Amino acid sequence: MATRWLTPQEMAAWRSFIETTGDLMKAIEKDLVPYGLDRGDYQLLAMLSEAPDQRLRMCDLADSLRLTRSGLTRRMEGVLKKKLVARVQSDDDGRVAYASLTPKGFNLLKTAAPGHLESVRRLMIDVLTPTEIKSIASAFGKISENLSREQS
Amino acid sequence: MATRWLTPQEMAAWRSFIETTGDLMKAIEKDLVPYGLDRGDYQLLAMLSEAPDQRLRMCDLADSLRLTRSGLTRRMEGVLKKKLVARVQSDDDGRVAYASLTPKGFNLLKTAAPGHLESVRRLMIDVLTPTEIKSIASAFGKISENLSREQS
DNA sequence: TCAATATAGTTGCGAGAGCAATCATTTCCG
DNA sequence: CGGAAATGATTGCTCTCGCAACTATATTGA
Repeated sequence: MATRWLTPQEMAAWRSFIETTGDLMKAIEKDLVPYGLDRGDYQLLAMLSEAPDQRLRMCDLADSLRLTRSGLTRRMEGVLKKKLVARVQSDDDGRVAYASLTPKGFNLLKTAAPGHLESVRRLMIDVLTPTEIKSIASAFGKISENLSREQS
Repeated sequence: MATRWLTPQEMAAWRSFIETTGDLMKAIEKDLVPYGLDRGDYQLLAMLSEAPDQRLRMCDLADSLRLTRSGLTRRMEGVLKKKLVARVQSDDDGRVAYASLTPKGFNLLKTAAPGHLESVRRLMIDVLTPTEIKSIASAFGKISENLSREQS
């Protein structure tokens, strides 16, 4: 099969995307340091805060954070020690443990969220035109859909 | 200062971007496994292949790969062992070591590149409209510029 | 000139996370 | 019912990479 090379425009999109994404993430993460959180912790707390009863089964939480179950077990150690999340054994199913957002965790998230969103604005949203913002939303939505189709 | 929350469109862009980027990278990386490379190795080889004389000083290579000097030292262990890259001491400056692409490394890169670009097409480029591609190029270009301005 | 500083690279250590193996529990079906 | 398979979570091991400390060389300026 002949290789279909990328056009200059396509290459420019790909390059600017991979070269920038890591830097952007690092910069956003740096702004979370004052709150004693890293991006993983923030996303974990955010995910729990949006869940019914602010808690999720470990394996569901792992899936939504794109972690393996073992990866989540390790990350939980940190937030458990900081008492931001509690571990609750299920009554119904002896295998299941819930990760449950504590009031302390919820408060910290509420404290950190404005600064975090401010970072997202400053470093990404505010430098883009509405068209670019719309395109990014639709583009990554399509990429994501396509990826799910691939896996299945 | 009042928090400037994100509009639904802005939030959609941000969310789809962070939720998808990791998955996309993992999928692209998976396609490199048959060649015995991971994304870090591939980018290292690609960077060297584009450099004058296909070699770079360690610290320049580290910068362009967004690694610390120590991180690069470690990553070099792998490609050195595989003889894809050679380590060359500088004559002019006793502190400097060059990472130099070997013929074997260059051949492997030439072998892997079509498949890699095919992945990029299949997983990203081909699912997007030309407008989206253009927007991504300009958007991440601006984000990158803005980041450089921040650091300085 | 030559001591202070800067630059290049490596090393010890620790954090984050994946894989494979393991254990406990639950579900499925013969 | 009861054994096999599936599911949920943890642990041991390993890999990658950053930080801080260190070594070696080069540059600078008093």
